[in-house]
Amino acid sequence: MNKPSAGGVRARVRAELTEEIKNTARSHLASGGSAALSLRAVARELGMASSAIYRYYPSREILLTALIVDAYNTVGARVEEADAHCERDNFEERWLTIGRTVRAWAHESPHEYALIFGSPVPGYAAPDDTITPATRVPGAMLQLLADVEAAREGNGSTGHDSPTTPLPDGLRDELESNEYIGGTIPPQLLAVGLAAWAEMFGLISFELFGHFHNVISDLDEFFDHTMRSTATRLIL
Amino acid sequence: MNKPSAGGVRARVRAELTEEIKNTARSHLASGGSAALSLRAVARELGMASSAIYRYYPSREILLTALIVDAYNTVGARVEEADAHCERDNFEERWLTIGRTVRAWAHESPHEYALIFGSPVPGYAAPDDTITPATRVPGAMLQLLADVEAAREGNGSTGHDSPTTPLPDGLRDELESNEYIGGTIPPQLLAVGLAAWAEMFGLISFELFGHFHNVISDLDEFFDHTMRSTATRLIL
DNA sequence: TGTACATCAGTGAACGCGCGTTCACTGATGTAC
DNA sequence: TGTACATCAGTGAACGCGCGTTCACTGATGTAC
Repeated sequence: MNKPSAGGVRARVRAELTEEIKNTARSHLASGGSAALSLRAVARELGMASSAIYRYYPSREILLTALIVDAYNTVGARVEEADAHCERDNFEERWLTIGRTVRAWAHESPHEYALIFGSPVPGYAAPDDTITPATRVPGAMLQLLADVEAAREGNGSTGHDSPTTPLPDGLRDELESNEYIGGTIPPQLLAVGLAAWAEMFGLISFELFGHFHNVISDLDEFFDHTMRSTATRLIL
Repeated sequence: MNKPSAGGVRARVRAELTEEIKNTARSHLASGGSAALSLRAVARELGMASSAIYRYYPSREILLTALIVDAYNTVGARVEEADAHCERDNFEERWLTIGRTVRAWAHESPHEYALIFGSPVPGYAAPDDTITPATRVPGAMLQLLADVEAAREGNGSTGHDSPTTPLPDGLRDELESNEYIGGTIPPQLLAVGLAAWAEMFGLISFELFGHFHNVISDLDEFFDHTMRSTATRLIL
């Protein structure tokens, strides 16, 4: 009756199966981690010959890359969306929201989290396609810092008035001239922001990887509290 | 001539080969990570039958445990020793020394670092033997915090006089009553200390796992600077 | 000091398994005229 | 609208590989008397 939709029916079916393979592979990450992800096991679960997978992903490594890109995009999109629902100039709330969103995603998908924030996959060299997706979460943080700085300038504030450790010259120069992040954010603030970024992922990794066992049990509260403390250093 | 030394010559040879197997296994971590560590490959390199390994380590998992315990002990011993060389009441130096020591070890032995601080080994449940060794680095940090607190009390200082985010009651109670770390360190300080602990490993992991690529190049300076800033929050 | 026996280290073959990837092939779906 | 050809999806066998672990066995090292 209808003409095949744009791209043809075959293309649509193909896209669906491509997705289905990826989803099955993702669910297989849970048992054994990235090193144990097996094309044959995925094919088995989908009831197809293992060789058929190669029509969709020409190698195991390429399937892995798709999973990595997906993971970055999922958490990135969630963070962007959550941030967009915050009042623009409620900086503390925005910071806390970013942190909570990443953490909630990490709890839901611990194996995907480990895939991108845990030990690097042995023998795997991330291709360039992963760079842009990996940029989304830190991008949201940088935007927040830029907004903080803009508000400060509107205030006529000179920046920190509490005692901060002075930046070594080399570090200041580097942060000022960085092509990715330079520009609107003053180096002092950028240095604090980068540390906060690593701190946030340090907290989540410690929690997920078991280093807080027998140390703290109410990790929700601890995470929130720590993020709030950090916010005072970012925003002031 | 001599009587066999205590334990007998056989026991000594056995201990040596046990060590040699472990060392070879450790060097194999570098290619492929923990998931790829293979008893057969280790045996091959040592020129022995793969079944012979079983006289020394009854399973792959037990060999892995030995490597994990070793890694914790190595970094723990280094930190303790480095700290012991610092002036007791130069708190900033001690904090910085602990951080630098962990980081230097991580750079020397990135695969051992990943083994204990990266994604958990799939299917591996850490036995109790790993707990005590895992305690040494955080133990050194806690001792530092206890010393800081003792100095404060000698001073008649009430603690922080800069604005700090107030601790939620639940968190305060938990930190006060913790059996491992409670006691001498006030909860406010403990909360900052735990965050600092996670931050430090967050920084090192980000660096080692590639998340600072294209972001900062002089990581020595950035790490030192961040540790110094953190010190001001711990020590005050 | 010498002999008899027990312990232990190391071997090599085998079991049963899984993997990534290639290749020649069949049959179905699309395309051009 | 129908036919001829090209494209594509999926199959199943095969290549060549590696793995952890067990087991019966040999030969050397230790121990007790």
